[in-house]
Parts: sequence; C-alpha cells; structure tokens
Amino acid sequence: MSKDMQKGSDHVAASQRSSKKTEDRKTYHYAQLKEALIETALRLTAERDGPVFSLRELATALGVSHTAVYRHFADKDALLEEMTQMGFAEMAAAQVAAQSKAGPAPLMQLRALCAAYIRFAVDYPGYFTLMFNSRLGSPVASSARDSHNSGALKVLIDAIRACQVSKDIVDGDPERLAAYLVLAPHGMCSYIASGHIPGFIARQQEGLNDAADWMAQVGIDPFLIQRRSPDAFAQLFFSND
Amino acid sequence: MSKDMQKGSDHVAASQRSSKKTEDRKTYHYAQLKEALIETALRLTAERDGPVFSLRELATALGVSHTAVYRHFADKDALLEEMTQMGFAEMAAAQVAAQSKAGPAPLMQLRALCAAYIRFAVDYPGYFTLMFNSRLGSPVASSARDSHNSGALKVLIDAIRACQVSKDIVDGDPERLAAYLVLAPHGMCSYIASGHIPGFIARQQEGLNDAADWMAQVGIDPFLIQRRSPDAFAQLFFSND
DNA sequence: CGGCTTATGTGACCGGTGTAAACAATGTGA
DNA sequence: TCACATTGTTTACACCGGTCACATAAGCCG
Repeated sequence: MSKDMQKGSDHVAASQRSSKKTEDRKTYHYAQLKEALIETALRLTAERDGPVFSLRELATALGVSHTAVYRHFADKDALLEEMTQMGFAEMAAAQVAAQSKAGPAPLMQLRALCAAYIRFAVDYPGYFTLMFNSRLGSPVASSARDSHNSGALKVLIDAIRACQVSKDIVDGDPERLAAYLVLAPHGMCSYIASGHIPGFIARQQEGLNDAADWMAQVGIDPFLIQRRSPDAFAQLFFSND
Repeated sequence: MSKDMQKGSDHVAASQRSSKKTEDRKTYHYAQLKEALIETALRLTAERDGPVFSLRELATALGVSHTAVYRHFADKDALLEEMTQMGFAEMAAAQVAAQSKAGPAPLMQLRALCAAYIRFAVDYPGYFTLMFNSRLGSPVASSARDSHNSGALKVLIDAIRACQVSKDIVDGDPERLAAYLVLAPHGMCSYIASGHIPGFIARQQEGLNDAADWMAQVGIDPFLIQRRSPDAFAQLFFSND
C-alpha cells in the first residue's frame, strides 16, 4: 500500500519524449504516472476554480486508459485527498513566505499572515474550494484535513505568541486567538470561492489585494494592547470610501 | 460497443402505486408533483448536509419516473436554484424571528441577528451548504443568489442603522459594516458546514449555541461607541476558558 | 356529450462517469 | 533466465443527467 516515494527528480519529460518516437507504438508511458496525474489534476482544478474533472478526462489528457488511475489511487477521493494535502502544504508555504517578507516586527508578521490567508484564496481559488468547499466523503480525509489545517495554523499561532511576547497584542490562549482571527478572512475567502465577492469589497476597495491588507489591520486591531481609539478605528475601517 | 444488451431489471416503480391502490387513485399521483419534489429534495438535503441526491433517487422516492421531474424543472440546477431561494427565505425568516425575540434594544437586536446567522448554519447545514458551498453553474442562479443574499442582509443593515441612531455603534456606511460583521460568522459557518468545527469552539465553549452568542458579542464590540477597555475585551474573549 | 388542446407522466435511449475484474506487457530480483 | 510484482488495457456494469417520442389525464369549447 505505502509506496516508497522515490525521488526520480524528473524522468517524466524523458518518458514523454519516448512517445514522440515515430507513431508512439504500444510503448508504455510513464514510470511515474502518479505524479503526472496529480500535476494535471491540480492544473485542471486551478483552471476551473475547483476539482471539476472526471477521471476519464484526466486519464485521456495524459494519453492513458482511464482505469490506469486505479493503479495509483484507490478511488477518486484518494486522488482528491492527496491534492488537498498538497493544497495545505502550499498554503503553509505561502504563509511562511509572506511572514519572512514582512520584516522582523511581530505585529507586521501577524498582519502579513492574515493577509496571506486571503491572498491564497484569491490566487488559488481552485485549491481553496478543494480544501474547504468540497465534500470529501471519508472521515479519514476529514481528519487528515484537520491535522493539515492545524499545521497551517501553527505558523499563525507562533506569530501570535511572538506578538504577545513583544506586548503588541493581549495575552491569552494563542490557539483561540488564531482560530478567531482566521474566521473573518476565511469567511471572505468562502464568499470569494463561491463566486460571491462582498459588494463593499468589490466596489469600495481598489482590489482584493488591498482588501487583504485592510482586513488584516481591521481584524487584528481589537486585540492590540495599544488599540486605536474608537474614532481612529472607525476611520481605518471606513478608509477610502 | 455494447449499446443495449439487457436493460430491464428495474421495475420497482410500480410497488408504491400498488401499495396505495386501496385508498388512493391507482393511476395518477400528484397534481402537485412539484411541491412534493421540492419537499423531498429539501428533506434529503437536510439529512445529508448538502444537496447530495440524484434526480432518479428523488423521483423513485415519490414513485414516479425520473423524467417526470423535467415537467416541473428545466434541469437539476433549476430545482437546486428554487431550493436555494427557499433557503434564503428561511434564513431571512430566522433572522426576523431572532430579532423580534431580542427585545427593543437595538444593540441586543443586532447581536441576536449575528448569532442567528450562525445558528442557522448549525441548524440547517444542508441549507447552508446548498446556499453557499455548492457550485451552481448558471450565472443567473448566482445573481439570484446574490440578490436574495442581500435581501437577507437587509435586515442586518437596518439593525445596524438603528444602532447608529441609538448611538450604540459608530457611524459609517451600514452596508459595509454589515458585510464585515457577517464575515466572521460566515467563516465559522463555512467551517461548520464543511465538517470542520474550529477546535477552540468545540472544546472551550459549551456548545455552538453559546458560541453564537459569544461571537456576536466579540464581533460587534470593536464597533461600539462605548467600547470595552482592552482588558475587559480580552476578558470577554477568553471567557470560560 | 365528443373532440380538441394542454399539462403531465412513461419508457427507451444517449453520452458520460466511477469502479471492478480479467488480462497483458513491463521491469526487477532471485 | 525466469517467476513475480508493477502497471497499463480492455471490457463490463450500474448509475447519472438529459432528450425524445409516446401515452394519458384534465380542462375547455362547440
């Protein structure tokens, strides 16, 4: 069942070339069909803003019989599940990247993380839909998704801890803070992924990019030790009307 | 090339008819099949936490041929679309009910509305998934959904206006406030509907019912004119740890 | 009443989809 | 070299959404 994940760095291209040899007789295709399947499935998911493809389409796109998929995945859900895990990994990577670009200030890092959450859903709506808005049947998948999700949350939790150490935001269970801070961005992402961008974002902000930064500021402010005054907060909230 | 070798082996359709033969008309069923279809479809959706049924299953559950559905709906999306609209109507009704139960104070009403948003997703996850987490193809459906959604938002916007008049919360575009206030509850609902209840809610709160009230308080507080102090806010946020 | 139109349900069928089973070609280790 | 596990193919099945020709009930009009 568990296959050794040998790292044949890229023989895919080579084996694909083999088919170029004359009329690609019955010679076989991939040594690593699995990688190619995932890759293509991810591409289709990205193109269509969601895991909207059939196994047959996927297989024929790679010039392979549709049942070949079952040599590498138990069923379609297993494929989707692996893709989902890669989505969480991608998301975590995006978070880390955003954090490291934000400079040394813990509060700036925290804001960058919140903004990156939104940006991820904007940049990869297919991933987001796959990860959160689609229904994987098996409870196994669900638990795996949960663990990966908390893995992605880990970065956020650490950032919150740093902000507490630097006395930027209030003390208290960082996990709880992280879960709450993520709700509003997640809600917005859910709207976006389902094709419904809240009107005030679409109209009154210049774009989703700005909106991400704006939301990060607004969302975190209530937890700052040195909060804005009510007036200043309102001014921030209603900026660029 | 096997187009049609044997096709039979499904004659369950007559069973229900013969069973009701004694008291009901033998041949015909419903003058209003449409209502029965929607009703059953909603029941299945509620039972399965999402619109997970086939037209054939739906039809046979009512003892009719699956093509009968097409006498009342153009296609499956049309059925789902009508169900979606009923979902928004149900949600708006729940909002109004919650508001009227909250007493006369505008701020209490606003809190009740925010809590009711979450409670709706908890009570009717099938509806919620249908309304927000499923992908209706047609842009028509999407626009109808938007308008109905803003219809549901209308109640919230009015409540916000009332709170501004009563000097409970800050001035500013009520629509924008409404859209933002709804994000965190919606994010939580999206988590819930996708089977992922944030850990801190499941563990540290007594239940989702309490969590709804808690979230309404926490979410609105930043916009109060008489905000809590940072300490008091933190105390509220980390209540019942 | 009889005949017409219209609304509604039926069955046969099409292309497509996920999945299982038997089979065949490949590569690898003994 | 040869058995054998790996991997892709062929065939087949049950199910799905959707179309079409057809049957039949309901209503309407003379």
